[in-house]
Amino acid sequence: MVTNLKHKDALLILQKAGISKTSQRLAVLDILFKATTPLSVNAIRQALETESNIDKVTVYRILSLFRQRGIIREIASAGGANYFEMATLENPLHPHFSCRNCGAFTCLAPLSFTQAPELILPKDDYSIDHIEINISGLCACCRNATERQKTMI
Amino acid sequence: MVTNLKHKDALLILQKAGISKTSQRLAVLDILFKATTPLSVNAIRQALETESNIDKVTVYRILSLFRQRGIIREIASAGGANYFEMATLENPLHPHFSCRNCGAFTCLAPLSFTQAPELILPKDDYSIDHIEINISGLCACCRNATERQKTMI
DNA sequence: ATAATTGTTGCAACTCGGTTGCATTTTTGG
DNA sequence: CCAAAAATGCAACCGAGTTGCAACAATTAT
Repeated sequence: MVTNLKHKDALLILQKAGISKTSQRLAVLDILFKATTPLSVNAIRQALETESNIDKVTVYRILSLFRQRGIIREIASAGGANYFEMATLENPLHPHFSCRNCGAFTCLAPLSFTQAPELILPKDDYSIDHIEINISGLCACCRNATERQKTMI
Repeated sequence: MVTNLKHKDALLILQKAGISKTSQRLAVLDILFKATTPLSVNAIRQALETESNIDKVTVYRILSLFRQRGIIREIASAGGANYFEMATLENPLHPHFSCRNCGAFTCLAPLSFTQAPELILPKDDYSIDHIEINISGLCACCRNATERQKTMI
C-alpha cells in the first residue's frame, strides 16, 4: 500500500462503513495503510506503541469490525496468528507468500480475470465470499541463509 | 479418501518414511484414511476416543512428524485450529472450502496441470514448497438454514 | 452548546490451540 | 533377550483470541 493516508480519507472510510470515528480506529487504519505487507495483530500493536497505546482487546475488536464491514481482509496462517491488510480497490485480492523459516508474509501479484474463474470450479452447493491463496516456501533471505549454512559444513 | 486402509498398508507408509511403527501412529493413520474431509486435531482425538485413547501431546507430535515426512498435508484456518488430510497420490493437492457459519472444511476438485502454473507467478525470489487455496463462504446446509430464518421473519 | 443516550474502550480473567520438560514405557537392532 | 534409542503420557506452560463489566468517549436530540 504505502499510501499516505490523509486523516480525511480515513474519516471517510469509517463514515462510509457507518461506524463511529474514534482515535483508535483511525490509528489502526493509518498503520494498515502504511503497511507494505499483511500485518499480524502483534505487528499492529507494536506499530501503535510508538504513537498511541491501545489495549489489545480493542485492537482485536477493531480488526473484527473492519473485516465484517469489508474494510480489511484477513489471511489465515498455520502459525496461529492471523494477518490483516487493506481491502481497497487499489489493493485487490491477491495470493500471499509466507516463508516457512521466518514466517514473514508478502503479497504476490493479483490474479487476473482470466485466471481466477478457472480456479473456482462451479459447485452450486456453496456460495463463495472469499478466496485465499497462500503459497509457502522459503523467501530469498532465508534461502540464502540456509544455503550459506550448508556450504559452511 | 474413504479407503479401507489395511494394517499392512499403514505399516508400509511408516516404513517408507523411516519412522518406527507404534499403535498410536497406526491409529491416527487409520482415522485420516477413513476421513472424507480434512480433520481438526479435536476431530481426530474424538475419533480416537472410541478406539484407543491417545494423549493430545502425542497426537500433535504424530501429526507434526507426518507433515514433516510428507505423509499428510496441513490446512491453515482462520479459526486458529488447523486441519489435516492424507497426502497420497490418490488424494492430490486440491483447494478447500470452509463454511464461515459452521466452520466445516470440505475438499474441492484438484487443480489440473493447465490451471496450477497460471497461478504461480514466476518470482525467483521464492522457492515454493506448498500451495494452499482456501475458498470460504456458506455451505449448502448453512445457506438453507439462514434463508429459512430470513423467510421466517 | 449541553444533556441523555448509545456505542466504544480498557482491564482482568478466561478459553482454546498448541508446546516444552521430564519421567516412564515401547520399539528397535544387535 | 537385552541394551540403546525413540515414543508416549503427564503436568505445567505459552500465546492468540474472547468475554463480562465498569468507565469513558462519541453521537443525537433537545
